[in-house]
Amino acid sequence: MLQRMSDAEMEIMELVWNITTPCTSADIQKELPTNKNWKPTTLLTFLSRLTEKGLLTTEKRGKQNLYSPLVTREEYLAVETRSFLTELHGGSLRSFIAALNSGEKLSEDDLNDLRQWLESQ
Amino acid sequence: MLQRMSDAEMEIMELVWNITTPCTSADIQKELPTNKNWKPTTLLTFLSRLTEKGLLTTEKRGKQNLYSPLVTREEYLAVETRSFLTELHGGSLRSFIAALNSGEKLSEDDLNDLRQWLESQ
DNA sequence: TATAATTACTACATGATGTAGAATATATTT
DNA sequence: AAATATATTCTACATCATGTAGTAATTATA
Repeated sequence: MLQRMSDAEMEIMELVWNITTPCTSADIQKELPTNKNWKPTTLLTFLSRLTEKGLLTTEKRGKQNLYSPLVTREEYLAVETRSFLTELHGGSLRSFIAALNSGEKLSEDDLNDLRQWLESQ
Repeated sequence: MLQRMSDAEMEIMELVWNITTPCTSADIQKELPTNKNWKPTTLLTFLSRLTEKGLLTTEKRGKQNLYSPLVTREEYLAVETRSFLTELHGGSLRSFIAALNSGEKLSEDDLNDLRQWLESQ
């Protein structure tokens, strides 16, 4: 059952999901936003942990590692979202929506989105 | 801005939200499910941390503390829910629903719930 | 073969969490 | 009032996740 990732790990995964894979550590490094001053070894640590967690696979090409995602972004979001709903809202979509709508009400746009989506079901 | 609680803290708060407050540590202890073998001081630790985090207030009655919630369950759920939506779905309700609906589709009951709720808006 | 590049291994400080004993304060009983 | 019981506060600590990166080992290249 899909292990959860930390914030830093998630940032990496978002990059991996967005680029052509398999990709190297260097490929990812290139994509890092400039404000992320991660040393190469730091990035490698994250990549190792993502691999341990079963979110990436690696194959060796010479001295390099080639990384590919084992889980799609959609799958990950689905699992996290369901587990959030279960844990905080006892699995109730109603409860979730009610929480969203309390205090700051949902925008008309959100409501329309929802209506539209519902019709398409 | 509302501090997040740990699992154990949340269990305590759920009890507090459900009983008449202000209440004492003993009142809460009584409500603990039998599988929770928390020592009295353990419970007190959680209560202190909840107080530090701004989720409970205490007033003294003799040697006892009386605890009352400073935040309602609804408020807490609302904040956590919004922050989840923001962090994992970039604030998009659509994205959230799509994630829920991927893989295991939403049940007809959920859909009806949603339709009904939408109409009431 | 020496050098450069890349990764694997090891390390470590920080903070959250669950857990609870010891010390202290307060009330109650004798 | 002194002794005892009770509740709280303080202190402690092991464990784990996380961000961070140096050092050692491996492999390719000049």
